[in-house]
Amino acid sequence: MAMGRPRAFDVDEALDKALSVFWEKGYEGASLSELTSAMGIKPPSLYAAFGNKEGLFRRALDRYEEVKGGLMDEALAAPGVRQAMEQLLCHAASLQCEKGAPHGCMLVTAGLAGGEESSAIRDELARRRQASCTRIRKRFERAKKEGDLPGDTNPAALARYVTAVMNGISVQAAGGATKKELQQVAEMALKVLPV
Amino acid sequence: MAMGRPRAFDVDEALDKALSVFWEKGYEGASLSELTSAMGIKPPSLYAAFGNKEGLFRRALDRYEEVKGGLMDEALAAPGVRQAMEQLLCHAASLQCEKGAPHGCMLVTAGLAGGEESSAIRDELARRRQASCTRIRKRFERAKKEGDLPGDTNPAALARYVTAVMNGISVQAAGGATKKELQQVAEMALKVLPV
DNA sequence: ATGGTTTTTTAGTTCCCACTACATAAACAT
DNA sequence: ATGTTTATGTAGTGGGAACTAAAAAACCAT
Repeated sequence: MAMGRPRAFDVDEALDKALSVFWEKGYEGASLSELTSAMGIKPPSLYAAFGNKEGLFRRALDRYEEVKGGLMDEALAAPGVRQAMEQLLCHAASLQCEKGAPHGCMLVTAGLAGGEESSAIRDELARRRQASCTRIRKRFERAKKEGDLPGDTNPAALARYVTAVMNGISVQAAGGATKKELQQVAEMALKVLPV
Repeated sequence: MAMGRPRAFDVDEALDKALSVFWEKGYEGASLSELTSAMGIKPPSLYAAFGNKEGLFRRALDRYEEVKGGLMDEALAAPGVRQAMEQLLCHAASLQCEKGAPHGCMLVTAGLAGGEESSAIRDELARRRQASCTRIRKRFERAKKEGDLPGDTNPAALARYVTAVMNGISVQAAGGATKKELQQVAEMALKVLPV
């Protein structure tokens, strides 16, 4: 059987370009012409490879979380829960207002409100934020079991609090806050930890 | 001189309807046909009264802040800074996931990322979030002066922290968090206060 | 080389967006 | 009543959105 014409672009490179656009403009704000021109391909190639705009976004999101999720695991892997949270929040604060990348976490900025037609995307973003919160909660549960946190600690509530601070840092980063300001926020937030 | 045909709709009522739509769908996600049909008027009436979509949004935003700003003043007016922050955060937590209104603060949800053509709106939203942060800072400065906070307190940093928590609460509310969960977040956040 | 398979290119499609020209209607001043 | 002014309803405008039909191109197997 014949193999057909080979793809002329690299899927992962194209996804990275798409990711940049979606990250900066959000799901609804990114137009197909911006996406295709950033990716260096024409619409039919995009549709053949990714289905539609929504499919492309989900793939770009996967790629985003591959990277960011790795950093999160790294932070959570710190030996003590205090250091883990320090890393988590401080890295978030500095990564989210770096030059060269859009400010704020994409899971927050890419779509909180929007038209009916993109509600599935908003749900997906909320689901992934929730998943990230769950990972933090698991880290707190482990710490509690290991005696790294007092027995009366509520891991779920503490995880939601840390998540809220990170989300808040994203909002402020998107609004133009400086790295120093966000690091102060992270520092204050850590005072809640009973460690 | 003649007075002309009187307006057949109430501007404030129309703004409230527009506000609902913008709050739920964001600036870009709200279409003119949704807006006009919610407001019960036809496009020419809208343009005559408010200029364009951007003008309408700004007026709706003014109305939003009239209400929410009042509640904020009320909270900040509490005698002690601790009570002030308790009210601020707890009210935010419960108001932001009420049935009958969109979840999350509109200043956060209506637009964090988007196309070039709506960048002025995003700047405006960021400016207003910043203004709200400044009011909190002023309250901390007063508390410091009154001896309600220790002398080594950094009012600006503390205000940004509280703002970040509120913004994070908005993100979680938009994502479907429950009132109880958000109130736990508020409660934990308050532990940072040295009072 | 030829046929089969898949991708790319070109050039559109339809639809909905924000916005408006124009004629009509409703008020007041004279 | 008539003219002036402003608001309204009808019916559109041009433009950009997401998406695609069809032909040409690039590969492999025989």
